Amino acid sequence: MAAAAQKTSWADDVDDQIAEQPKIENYIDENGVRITVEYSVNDDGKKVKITRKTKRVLQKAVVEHAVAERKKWAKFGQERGNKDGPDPATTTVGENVYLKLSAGNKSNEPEPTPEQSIKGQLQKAGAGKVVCRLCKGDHFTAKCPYKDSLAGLESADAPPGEDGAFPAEPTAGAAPGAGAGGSTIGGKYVPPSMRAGARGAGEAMGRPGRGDDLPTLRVTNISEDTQENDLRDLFGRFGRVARVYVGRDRETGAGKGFAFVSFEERAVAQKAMEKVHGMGYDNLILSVQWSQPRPDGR
DNA sequence: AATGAGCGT
Repeated sequence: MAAAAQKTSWADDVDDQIAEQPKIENYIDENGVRITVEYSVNDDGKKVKITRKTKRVLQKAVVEHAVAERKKWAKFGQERGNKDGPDPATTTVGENVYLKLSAGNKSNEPEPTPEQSIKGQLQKAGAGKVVCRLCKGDHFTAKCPYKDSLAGLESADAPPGEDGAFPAEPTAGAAPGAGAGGSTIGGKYVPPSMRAGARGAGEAMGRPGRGDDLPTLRVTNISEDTQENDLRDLFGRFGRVARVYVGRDRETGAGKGFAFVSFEERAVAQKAMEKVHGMGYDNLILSVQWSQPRPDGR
């Protein structure tokens, strides 16, 4: 109305813009509701977020109409003269893609409805119905044809009642041989280390330096530029060195004057300790002790 | 004098 007339100078407008600088987001959400979010600074100098929601039932139709109009535009540039609308040779018409997220590879199947769930419980608990704990077939667990390949998993990987349905009706005589079972069980991939016959539940090979407590020496008073390989050379004379760690400053990479050397055999470590302790090295005198195991590993 | 990293269960 008269607001514009009160401005005496174009500079007022500029000042206002600089002072306020409202930032406005404006979009239509999945329900067709227009959301207007305005961020601005009020008179007290506080930041304010104003969200307005406007139901626009016709919005969808309006947008589609606008799109329909655009499809009739005459083409220009390299496309000049071609017929209206998208040319499948050059244009991919997209559609909404709905991505269903879930944690891990389990529970990708829909959760059972409460009724189904209760029914399942009743089936398990009720009326002398026999349900194999391993494969959910209708036989006792002890009779399960998959007993050999699934038994180890029962506690580790299959909390009761949580895994999915087992593929229908195991064919008689088709039970996988122990250790040679398929790589999937109940539709889920089972890594070789977890299959029956794998040594030790969840025990992975090749994690030198911990868990299997390698005999480890702490070497102190090494010069700050001593490298892993230097110590490997030095200690390798006594036997096989499993691992060398040189303590370093995380930022600079400079050595902090100590290192850990792990051996395969305790006797070798013992011998090395006796020989190297007190040895002159890089104009310093090395000190070697048994290391204390780290408080917590993993 | 001095006791470790990161990945990921």
